[in-house]
Amino acid sequence: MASDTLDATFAALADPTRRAILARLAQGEATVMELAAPFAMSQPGVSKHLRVLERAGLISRGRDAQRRPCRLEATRLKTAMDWLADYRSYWEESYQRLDDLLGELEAGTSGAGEREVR
Amino acid sequence: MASDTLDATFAALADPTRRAILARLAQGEATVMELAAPFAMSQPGVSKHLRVLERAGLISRGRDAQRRPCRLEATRLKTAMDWLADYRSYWEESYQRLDDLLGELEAGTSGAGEREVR
DNA sequence: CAGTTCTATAACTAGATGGTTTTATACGTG
DNA sequence: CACGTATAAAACCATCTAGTTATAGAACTG
Repeated sequence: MASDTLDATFAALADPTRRAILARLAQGEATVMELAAPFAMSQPGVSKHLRVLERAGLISRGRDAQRRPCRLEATRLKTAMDWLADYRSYWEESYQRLDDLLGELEAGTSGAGEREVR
Repeated sequence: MASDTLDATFAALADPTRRAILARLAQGEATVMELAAPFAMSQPGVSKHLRVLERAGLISRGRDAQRRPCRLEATRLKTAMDWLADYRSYWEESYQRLDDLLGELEAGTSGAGEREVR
């Protein structure tokens, strides 16, 4: 609900590397090295992405000796999805709206000033 | 599905002004001036936000004399939601995982390695 | 045609972002 | 204790972002 939370969440999701990291974590915990492996990127580069994800609350980190295993935290994803869900009717209605429009055109109702489709 | 599409969509959503603009457009078409009114921001500032939204495919614009009415385009919102929906099980499972953890603690299974409570 | 309204463009600024390399820290192992 | 491994932090750089003001263009209005 907090605007800052949505800001940070959507911003974190707006990067393909970070989305790939989340996809990897969906399969289970992973260390920084494991997460970095698939990417042509330095380890500090990956660490910076992880910091972004952590500050957005999308991952959390444990401690296992020198390792800092990362784990997916899905509740912020739910928050983002809840925001998007408010718009669901707008894409679900699109077929209906198209039908309405086509109906009007056939009936010759078009041209009456400007007709808001939605 | 295209990574660039998700990049642009999530990046566009990562700003409270732009989310507010989308919320306003959910009530119907609006001109730039109408969209700018609620914000303590210059008109060019709002125009720049609209350009971001348009390039992300989240709005489209018509033409009505000098006005360029904006309209919500919801399909990219659906694309974003579809991406998030892949993670739905991870937040729906969280109660189950908590149950599992409490069960283990009761059974005295804690302390085997480290079980992160989070 | 002159003026007004609506919107976009240009040029600029401050700060954030995404990446790098280098260095430091923390922990386990010999 | 010395060394290797895993990660973070620092410093730096190029680019992007979000905002500004000032200006220009496009269309209506008188």
